[in-house]
This record gives sequence, C-alpha cells and structure tokens, in this order.
Amino acid sequence: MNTLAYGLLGLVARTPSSGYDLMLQLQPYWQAKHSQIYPLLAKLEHNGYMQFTRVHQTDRPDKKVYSITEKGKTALKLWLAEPTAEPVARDELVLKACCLSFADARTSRALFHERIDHCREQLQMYQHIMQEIEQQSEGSPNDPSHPSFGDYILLSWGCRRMQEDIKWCEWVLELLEKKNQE
Amino acid sequence: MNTLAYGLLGLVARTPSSGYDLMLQLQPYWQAKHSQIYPLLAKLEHNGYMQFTRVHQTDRPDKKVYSITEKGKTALKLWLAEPTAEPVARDELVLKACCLSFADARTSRALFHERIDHCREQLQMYQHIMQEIEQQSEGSPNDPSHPSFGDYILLSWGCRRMQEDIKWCEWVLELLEKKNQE
DNA sequence: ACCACCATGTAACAAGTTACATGATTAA
DNA sequence: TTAATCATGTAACTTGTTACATGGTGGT
Repeated sequence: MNTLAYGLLGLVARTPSSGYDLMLQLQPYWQAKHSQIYPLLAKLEHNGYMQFTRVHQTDRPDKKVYSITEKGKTALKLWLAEPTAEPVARDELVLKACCLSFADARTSRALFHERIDHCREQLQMYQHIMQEIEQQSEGSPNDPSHPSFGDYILLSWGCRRMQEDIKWCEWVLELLEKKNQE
Repeated sequence: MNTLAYGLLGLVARTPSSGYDLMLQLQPYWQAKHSQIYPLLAKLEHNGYMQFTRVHQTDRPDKKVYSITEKGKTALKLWLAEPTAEPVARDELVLKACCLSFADARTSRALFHERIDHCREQLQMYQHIMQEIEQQSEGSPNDPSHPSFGDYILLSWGCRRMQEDIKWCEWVLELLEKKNQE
C-alpha cells in the first residue's frame, strides 16, 4: 500500500468510479498515468480493499466501477491518522535558476515569462473546478463535513499559490530588467 | 541527459565540487540521494561533460572534485534555452485532504498542525541559507550577473511559499474549529 | 478521413529510494 | 562508546513514464 494506492482508495470511498474516471479526478492533485492506475486498482481489488462491478454501456465501452469495502474503509482511516510524508517538489525551473548567471538576458527573461503563462493556465483550471464544486454543494463548501470540503480547500490553496508564484516571477523579471537598463 | 544531470552540471559550472558536496548543495532545490548522484557523475565524466581530479585529504577521506568542461558548458547553455518541464508536486497531505470527510476532527486538525510545523522548519532553513549568501555576496545578491543571484531568488521564493502555506493551514484550521464549536 | 474522447490493459524503460558495504575522524 | 560527518560506491527494489495494443462513438 503506497501513497497513490491510498489516494485511489480515498477517491473511491467518496464516489464509486471507474479507473478512467479516477485518473481524471486525480489529475489536479497527483499526476498519474492510466498505466500506473489500472494495475494498482487490480491489486487493491485482489487484496480486498475494493470491489468492482462491470457496468455495460451502449454508446461507450463497458467499464469497471470500483467501490470501497469495509476493509478498505478501515485501512483508509488508519492511513489518515498516520504521520504524513513530506512533500516532494521537482521543478526544472529551480535547477535552471541555480545557474542563471550562465544564461543570457533573453533566455533568463523567457524562463520566467514561460512560468507566468503556466501559472495563469493552472489558476484558470483551479478556478474553473472551484466554480463547479460551488454549484454542486450550493454554497456550503466551507462545511468540513461536506465531502467536497477537501476539494474546496485544496483548490483555494492552488489559486493562492499560483497568484503568489506569478507575483514572484514578476519580481524576478523586474530585477532582471533593472540590470538590462544599466 | 536528464534533469538531475543538468542540475549537477549547473552546480559544477559555478563551483568545482565533490559528489558529496553536490548532494548537500542540491538538497534545498532537488532531493536526491548519493546513490543516484555518484553513478550520474561517473556517466557525465565518461561522456566528457565533466572532469575530475582526486584530491587527497589527511583528516578526511580523499575526494573527487568535479569541474565542467567546454562540452559541458555548451550543453548547459543549450539546456537553459530549451523549454522547461512543468513542475511536479507529490504531497501526501493533498491526497489525505481529498477524503478529509472520513477523518475525525482530531485527526483533521493534527494534519494541518503537522504541516505548519514542517513549513516553519523549512522557513527557518531557507532564512538561514539566505543569511549565509547575503554575507558572502556582501549586499549585492539582487545583481542578476552575480553567481548567487539564483540562490537568492529561489530562497526568497521558498520563504514566501512557506509563509503563505502557513497562512493557508491556519485558515483551514479556523474552518475546522468553527464546525467543532457548533 | 481524421482527431478527440472513452475504456482497459501490458511491456519496456527511466528515475528515485532503501539497503548493503567500507572506513577514517571528531564530538558528546 | 556511540553517534554524526565526510566520502564513495553497488544492488535490489519501488515508483513513474513512454510506448505498444485494441476498439467503438461522435464531431469537424
């Protein structure tokens, strides 16, 4: 049982879903490809944490809808109380910034403009999902007992972060421009 | 040549260093164990991006000090101009937050208190390194041509982020407390 | 016709972690 | 004497990515 396995278990605990759907739900929070998810689900089912029913669809391919078992729910609650692993960030920009003095002015500027664009895209995506869950929960997303409370706080975190990162990039660009004017 | 390889190349370009030293320098920016770094350095040397000299030490074990070659410098500059990979974050807290409605009040609160502690530790570390490079560069860390400019902007980014993350955790804890009082 | 989306899976590979291995110096 | 720091390496394993494989539906 690794972190991703518990993540899938947590999503399935909220809403029974297919592997494909879990992959999409997971995207904003933990990037994982379907090739990693499908074997994990099979393993979780094999070990009794989940069960699935094959759902026939006429217009689309059939799907396996996974739902949590009692054993799965117990494991999930134990996991939530266990100490949380420290976050790991892998950002190529950070490594490039480390040797920024070897880049020419144009390259340096492009680096942070590129990041601003990326942050704006992410921000839009977060705001879009936020609107969706606000409509679904009809104005009570700040109720901790509501299933979408987790999404609500995570999305507002994402928005905050992206806004701050944009500000940081703009600050760096100012420092870079200053040098260029001299 | 993967991202970590370029990261090592970038550090070596600034200051010739041993594998052990590179591992320590890299820690704040990209977590990598020595078991990943040593074979990579050997590969980089084998492919002509770096060279090393064995430095004898009396009080400590001998070390291999790596320095960049012309081929390495060329590769480094090309990398800096290439499009940057999107950042990847893997944070167990995010997955736990997704199914926060399955946790009891005590467990939920502990989760965010734990994160606040972690952020405070990180913040202290960043501030400490910041002070060191401020002393080294004697009040000109905001000069983009200075080799420590990269560290300066990255550390201030780290500080900003940790401060914002603490604020976010405190906001979440307020929402959790509110519910508890009702 | 071609592309995107839905849906599931495997195989090969790359990246990263943990454990094994050695050995000197120095501080508590 | 016990642990931490310096210093380098390999082996086994886990995690994550890319590519291979299949096939129907719906839009441009």
